[in-house]
Amino acid sequence: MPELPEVETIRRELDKSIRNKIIDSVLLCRKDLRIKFPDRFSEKLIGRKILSVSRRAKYLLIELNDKNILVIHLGMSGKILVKDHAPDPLGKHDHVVIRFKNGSVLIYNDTRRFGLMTLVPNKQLKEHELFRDLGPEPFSGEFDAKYLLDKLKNRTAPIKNILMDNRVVVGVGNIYTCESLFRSHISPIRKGNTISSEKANSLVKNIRDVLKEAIDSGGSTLRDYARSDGDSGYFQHKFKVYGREKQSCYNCGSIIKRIVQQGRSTFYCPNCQK
DNA sequence: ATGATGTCCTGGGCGC
DNA sequence: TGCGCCCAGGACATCA
Repeated sequence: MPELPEVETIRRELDKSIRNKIIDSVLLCRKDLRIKFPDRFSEKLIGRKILSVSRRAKYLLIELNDKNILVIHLGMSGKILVKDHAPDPLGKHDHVVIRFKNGSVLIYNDTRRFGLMTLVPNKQLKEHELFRDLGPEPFSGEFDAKYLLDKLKNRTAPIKNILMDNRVVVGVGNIYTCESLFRSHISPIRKGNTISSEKANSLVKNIRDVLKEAIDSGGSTLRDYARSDGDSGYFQHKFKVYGREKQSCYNCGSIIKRIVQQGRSTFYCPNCQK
């Protein structure tokens, strides 16, 4: 999936392109994604106006003028495109087409269908099952070295797995966890409870820095991700370790290693990261 | 409770 | 050209 920078890039674009638009029709090409669409989903959207587009973790929150939020998660392969006209024919994995009064359309495309789209009343968002267990946003004041150390102190799991746990901090996926650990010179296999307060401090800074730099680059474009205007992000060119197995470390020249943790690839420099 | 593993799904790329 | 693997920006459920 898009990680936080990719979702944030899409959010910014959508906030410009669909804010104040009124939904004219909704086409659902199937009955579910990762979860079912709400009952009478189309009827609940038609006639509503988009007030804003915000973000929590990797969820896009599209605020409607009826005190409901259209929640969208892109999973691993979800894409949102906004166009002047609906394509004809639709793409194979175009699952939802939302048409606005001016004729423009928002197309939700998701090859693997790990994404979701649902409606949640504004006031119930925090307690909703998708949101209630989420940890702090990485850019929030709550996410600091003291907080992180507290979360790590009794944990023997590898630091990489802990950072990818949304209950600890949200939005930091496979790529940016690897990149942050490299910047902080921390081995991804280090146990959480062995991280010093200096290292925790460094991690918080580097997680924020790498996410911010990626947002400034319009995210990273790999296989599936595309921006809502169809352009690519370009942060992928700035990866220091992700996807660089068997290549040499930009710091020390050692060979970048790929290992598997929780079924996900981890890339790191065994010499720089201890 | 924590940590490790398996699952949802489709498609691209590789070796044979 | 085809087959069988392995791989993929996530999030859960389930097991010991």
